[in-house]
Amino acid sequence: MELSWPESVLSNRERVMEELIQGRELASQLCKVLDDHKSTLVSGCGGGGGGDVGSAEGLVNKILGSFTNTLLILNGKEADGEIVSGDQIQGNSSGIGSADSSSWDANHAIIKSEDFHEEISCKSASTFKDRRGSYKRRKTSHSWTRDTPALTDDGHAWRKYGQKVIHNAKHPRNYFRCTHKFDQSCQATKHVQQILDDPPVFRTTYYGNHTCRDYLKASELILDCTSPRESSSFIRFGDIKQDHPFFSSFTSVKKEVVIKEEKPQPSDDMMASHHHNHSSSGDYNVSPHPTEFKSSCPLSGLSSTIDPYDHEGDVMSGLIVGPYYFDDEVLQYEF
DNA sequence: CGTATTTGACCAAG
DNA sequence: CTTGGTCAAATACG
Repeated sequence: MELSWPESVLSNRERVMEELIQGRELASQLCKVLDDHKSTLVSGCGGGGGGDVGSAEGLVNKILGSFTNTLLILNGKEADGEIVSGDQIQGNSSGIGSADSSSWDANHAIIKSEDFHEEISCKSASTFKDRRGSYKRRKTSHSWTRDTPALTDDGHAWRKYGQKVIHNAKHPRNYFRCTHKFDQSCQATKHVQQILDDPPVFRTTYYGNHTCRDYLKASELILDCTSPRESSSFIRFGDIKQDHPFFSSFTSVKKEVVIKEEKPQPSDDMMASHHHNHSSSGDYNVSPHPTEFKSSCPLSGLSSTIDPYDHEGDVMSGLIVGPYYFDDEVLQYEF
């Protein structure tokens, strides 16, 4: 039984990362504990010794930051291509080196649909009906990943379109595309895969920017991300308690949070989520010009931005670039 | 009944 | 050949 990752795949670096992630997780929990203590003290004693706890909390926060930073540095190094073997984002190994190929998926999509039509007219004659997968494999387009200890909602409506068992990976990778792909020609996609089990870590890799306008005004979120961590009313996962000061704002949005509670299926696939998205009753109609979409969407809190090369001068570029860390997650971009 | 998910097939890249 | 990414028929869900 594979209790942990196959050693063959685990380099020292990866082990270090595992440790760091765990350390960070523990620190996070400690922070929680402190928080609880603090509140009980305050409510119980009234005005006892809050200062001590406060500094302890600060310490924990620093520790947390340290872990996160180290993780980031590790990732950064890899991303810089120092150790990465020019591979793309192959699930397991935290290697995330991607050489930018300044042609992004929009082209891809166009070509694809053209091919599609052509093939349909050409091949359908020879083949019957089952002709799937006519497109090119995604190269290394602009992408960024985010590691979270649990599945979180990013405020977008995603539709799962595939699931694959990845070689040397313990958990399958799930493929999502924006619900409004046809609706609004939104090309955003993401892959989600659990990369660690012990301290659960889910790696979400985002591709493309959302051009749809479904989620609420996320721009507000960005400006609002300075909000204190008070609003810890996010989702509680069995063991991992977390509060996302950032995402908590999303909670109000009724964006069906897709949470993987305990996968109902015997097989170990994560997020055998139950569907419940009643997207905006829009039906799919391939827009005539999937090419030209005016980026009217101000961009979400996390997606878009960082795309210096992006053909469609993206909206609000330069708002936030670079790695971001929240309490429990690591955010990293790749080009 | 319309929607989203599941799942095997298909296809391209390595 | 292997492997990852996508499609789409079948299925599940509300």
